[in-house]
Amino acid sequence: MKEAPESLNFIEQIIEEDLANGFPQEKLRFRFPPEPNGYLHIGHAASICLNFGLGEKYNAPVNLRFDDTNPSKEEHEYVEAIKRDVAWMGFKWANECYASDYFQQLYDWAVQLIKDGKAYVDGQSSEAMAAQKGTPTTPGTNSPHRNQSVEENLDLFTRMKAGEFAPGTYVLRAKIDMASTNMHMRDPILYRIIDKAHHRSGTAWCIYPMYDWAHGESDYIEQVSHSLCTLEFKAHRELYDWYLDQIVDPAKLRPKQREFARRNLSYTVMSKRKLLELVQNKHVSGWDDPRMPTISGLRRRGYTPSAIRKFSDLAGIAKRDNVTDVSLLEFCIREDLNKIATRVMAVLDPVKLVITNYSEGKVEMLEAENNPEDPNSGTHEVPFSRELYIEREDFQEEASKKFFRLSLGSEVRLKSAYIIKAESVIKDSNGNIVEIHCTADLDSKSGTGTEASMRKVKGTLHWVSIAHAIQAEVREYDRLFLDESPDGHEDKNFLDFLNPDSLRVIPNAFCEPYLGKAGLQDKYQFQRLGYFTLDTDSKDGKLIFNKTVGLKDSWAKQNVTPEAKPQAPQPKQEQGKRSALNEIQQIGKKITNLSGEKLEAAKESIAQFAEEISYEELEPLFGTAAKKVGTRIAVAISLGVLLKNGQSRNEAINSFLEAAISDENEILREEAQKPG
RNA sequence: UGAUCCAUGGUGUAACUGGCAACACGUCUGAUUUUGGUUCAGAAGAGUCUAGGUUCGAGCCCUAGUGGAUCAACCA
Repeated sequence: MKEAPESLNFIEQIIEEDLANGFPQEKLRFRFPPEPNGYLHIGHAASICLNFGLGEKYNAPVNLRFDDTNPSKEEHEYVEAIKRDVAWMGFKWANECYASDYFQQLYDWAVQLIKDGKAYVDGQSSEAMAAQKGTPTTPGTNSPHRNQSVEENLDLFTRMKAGEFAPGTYVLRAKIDMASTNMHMRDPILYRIIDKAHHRSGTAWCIYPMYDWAHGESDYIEQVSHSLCTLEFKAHRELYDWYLDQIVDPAKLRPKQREFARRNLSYTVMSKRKLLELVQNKHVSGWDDPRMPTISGLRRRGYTPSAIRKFSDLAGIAKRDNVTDVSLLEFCIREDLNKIATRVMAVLDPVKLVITNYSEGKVEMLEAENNPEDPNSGTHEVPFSRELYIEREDFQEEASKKFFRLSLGSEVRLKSAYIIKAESVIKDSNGNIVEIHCTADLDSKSGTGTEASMRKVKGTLHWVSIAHAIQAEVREYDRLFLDESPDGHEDKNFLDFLNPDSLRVIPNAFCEPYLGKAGLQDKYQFQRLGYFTLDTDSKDGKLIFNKTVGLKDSWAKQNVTPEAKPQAPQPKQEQGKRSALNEIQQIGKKITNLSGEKLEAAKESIAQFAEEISYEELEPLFGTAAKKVGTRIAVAISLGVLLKNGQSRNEAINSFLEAAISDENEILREEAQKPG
């Protein structure tokens, strides 16, 4: 058996390498370090799955650490939301940690830095410091306070902590290198004064550590072995390491930071700042609006943890910029829901259907499969009667043979019920159909095993009995933005791309009565429509369903109007020609791998295809890179054919052949000499 | 104008120390189907950004370009 080693992402490769170099596996430790200033989104899911996935894979602890070093932006509400989301995704953290728990240790280390002459208090304005910082292309200049005495720095820093100074008046800076090409090394700030109560430490502190100072040291305190973050922190790594250098005990584990590319999803935005803007400006109903790419939004919409984990798994981890197509996410949720969702019937846009040969007042309870994918899922009852609703778009008075649904004179099956035939329609004064009259084949009842019940008909429709239907509100969602990459345009604001039709509310959908017992956790498939789940806005007596995702719909696809179709059909002749050239290139690709009869056969077929192409098509290929010998051979053969057929020599031809004749490839030389 | 990172089908990722570019989504056929879903069978689509070089052999190594991203918050 051929062993197919599962391929590792580059982070896993780094860990495997460390392990191979003697790093003890039991010391592996990871962390997921969100700042509690917003809700988690599908991009965070990548990081969560990476870190916790690594924890599961190597049986290593993973901490949930809140990077709460800035009380002016952080709130307890976010802490709770984040914990809920991570837990919902099915991960268990080893410890719940807070950077704020390390404030004293961080302060003590900072004092040590001052004593070591590695940090100083700067009392300049932020503008002055920014000016001294230089730019990425020009070095900065030293602060006038850079060489203050240790005593003075200590005194100032103590008084900063004591609350003697106003916010913005003093900062503690590391003394590194104002001329570094890395901006983060130009005497970065360790502490600033913030006059705000912290969600955990309250008013115990008025100086707060900056991210860089807190993060690496927190990793060190927790003995995190691999500190994984997104690529925008790459430039911070040098500082991360510098800070560690100042305080690390060689006997203890020294964390290392590695960076991966953040995951982007098409037709949405993935920055907390922008998501917050959507929430604050009421473009959505909140962080958990089902259109949001947040974990809580996806949950409310009906996504499952396993679908999100599958998505993270399929999307992978790498270092290049990416925009993953939402269709991958949709694939993941459909795949999961197909296995678990209970099949029911609901009509969103109803038209009345009367079965004229079915007794008035008669009601039958029919049996409907809960889930054909799961033989153990059982059945439930659906009431059937003379008057039903079907979907308006499932009926056309006259239809083409491609339309598998109901039309006058044609037969369809009503799912789990009878085969019916449309006989006539009743219209209102505007010509709108208000009723469809049909007859049922009363021997064709589903599941009876009669010959009539086994008949094959073109289509199957979903329906509900009018007398028994329960009403529900249904919310259908479309992409929040109309552009694939709404924040990818320098000249335009992402809000310009908001989709005005991202929410469609159907106030009165008709559902089969079974849905009356729906609970918030239940997943349903409204047959032929899509997957639905109860929204948290639902109350007793008021059902509200969210459409999680539609079923794949190949009918809708082939039904799009010709002008809406992406590619205009090419004229036939053109296509023929193009494919001839294409064939030549295809054969050429592999020609250097061939020999003997196969080689001769390949040359022959190139020559044949060459009969169909024009010189104008071929000429661009003269510029083919020298190393692509196969293509050049194919071009030489084709050119030979064209010349034989009367193409006259020109400079381009001559220089191409000249180069070919002096090439080191024998086949190419041979073919290039033939026309001569 | 500097530093750093990245570049493989439409999209996202693979290709272990160089050996005929793979997987998934998407797209398109066909079969099955009481969901135009699912399932099954199959197809198209990439010379791995460009040009050189090393090598018997390069997506992978080297050089030079090109393109994109990131970096100058008392944010993280």
